[in-house]
Amino acid sequence: MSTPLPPGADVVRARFSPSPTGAPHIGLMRTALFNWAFARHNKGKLVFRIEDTDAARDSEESYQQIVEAMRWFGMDWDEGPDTGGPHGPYRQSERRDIHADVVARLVDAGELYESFSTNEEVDARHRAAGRDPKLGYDNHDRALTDEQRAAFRAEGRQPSLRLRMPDEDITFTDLVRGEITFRTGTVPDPVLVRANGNPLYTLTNPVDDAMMRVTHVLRGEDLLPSTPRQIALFAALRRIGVAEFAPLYGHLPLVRGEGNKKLSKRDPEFNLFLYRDRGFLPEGLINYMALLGWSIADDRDVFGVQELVDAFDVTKVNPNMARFDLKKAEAINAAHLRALPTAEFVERVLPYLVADGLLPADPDAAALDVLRYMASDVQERISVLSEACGMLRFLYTDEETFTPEPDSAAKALGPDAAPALAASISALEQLPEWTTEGIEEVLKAALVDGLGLKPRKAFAPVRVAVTGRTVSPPLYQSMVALGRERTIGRLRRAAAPH
RNA sequence: GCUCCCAUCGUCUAGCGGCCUAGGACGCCGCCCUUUCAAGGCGGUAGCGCGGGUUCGAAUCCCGUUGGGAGCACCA
Repeated sequence: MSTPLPPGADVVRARFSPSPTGAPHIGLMRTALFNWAFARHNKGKLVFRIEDTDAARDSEESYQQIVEAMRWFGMDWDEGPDTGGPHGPYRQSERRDIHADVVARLVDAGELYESFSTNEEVDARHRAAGRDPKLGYDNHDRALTDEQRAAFRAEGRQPSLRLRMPDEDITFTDLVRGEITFRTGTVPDPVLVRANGNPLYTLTNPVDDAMMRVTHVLRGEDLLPSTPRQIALFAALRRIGVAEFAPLYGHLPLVRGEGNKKLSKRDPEFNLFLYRDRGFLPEGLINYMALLGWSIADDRDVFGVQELVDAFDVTKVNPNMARFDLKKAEAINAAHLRALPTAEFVERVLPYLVADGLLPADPDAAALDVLRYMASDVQERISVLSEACGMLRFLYTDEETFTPEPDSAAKALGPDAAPALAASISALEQLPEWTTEGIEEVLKAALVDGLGLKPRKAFAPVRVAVTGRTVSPPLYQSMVALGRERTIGRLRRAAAPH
């Protein structure tokens, strides 16, 4: 209910600020989701800022994909690159002048100092002093005299600009982890501006958060170690009047793949669109992603997007790292699939049938009628929409090309299937009305009573002959949908496979 | 190596000192239902890493240890 705000802020402003490198993955979108849910729950704003200051790795394609992913999920934002807003521009690459101005003010105020040391020189100093060279920058240039600086410039060296870290512990209260303290002297003075004049993420990210009046920064735990220097920068920004307040931070647990595998933008296994293409519902995937570090109640884990927004509380996020479990993701998605009204299921599954080539982009009324007739039975048998293709293939395949799947045929269409197939054919041929009731009656009479077979044994060959698989929609409905001619034709061909 | 984070069933989690002989979900295994497969119903399997404290009492608090993770760039 009462989410704390930084002193001086009056409304929640969260942000999602990805850098457009590579394809969006589950971890990135989980971060987006928590920021979105947080903003919406608190009736605040979500700022979408794109951090595209690394020209070498950034791409417009990646940006478009992130936007596409957000839209697919239905996560909207209040301010952003295309949307605009009072604190724009929202593309970091268009904020060069703003950053340059802030840097100038920081320099004027003496918050930044010039640093000429090369990495090699820093290393050498550490070794000479018997320290571990991996300690990082040693703050050596803090004490440079004007003469020394002039001498470096005379050599043709250009300085980078570093922030002077305060000589005190830095403590802050993390929204998900509680109080965190970094000891004095453990965080080296960071470079904010390169020797060539380009500002770094270290500068731009906090500066933009300050100017966009971001109140809450929810991001991956990988950024936790960079928080102390950002807090130090915020202190400096407040002194020069650029920031009114520092945001509150919440570091979300990292998501890992199965087997503790690190999520990578390069690994296709974690590409968000893979899940969309396999037929995850956006609401199903949102539900599952929300479960990675958060829970809505102790006895429930299937919920809708609005329920998530109503209940979301970032301080209840579990700090443990979470692992992505495909089986559970599918189970959650299956629950959402089953909950869909059948008409909507039809609408949602149609594009997958088209993509698979089972149906033309513009299917005729007969094909749609068949789909509608089968929909609810298919709906409760699948976990992701693309599985509907396998379930319905037998209906949308013509008789010349139809063949039972080899595995299923091997299981159910052996030599001992012949009596059941033969009995089915003669029973069905004589059936006056082609209805599920009629089919059920004569098949049971012919196979179970007539041949004395166990239902399980009797129906398997019939099912595979007609639908091509051991797993299919209910048999009688499938036969009705297929029609008498095609059904009996398939049974005949299965009975005499030559 | 240094800094920081984390630690409950195989996995995701509930638990914030007594309601816990630890609850739910996925998975797995049985059974029921049943025309296959699902769905649904019922039942089962499996966990507080370890060692010290604090306390009448600890999964819950503290310390240590072990184990995982992240970060240590003039990338973001």
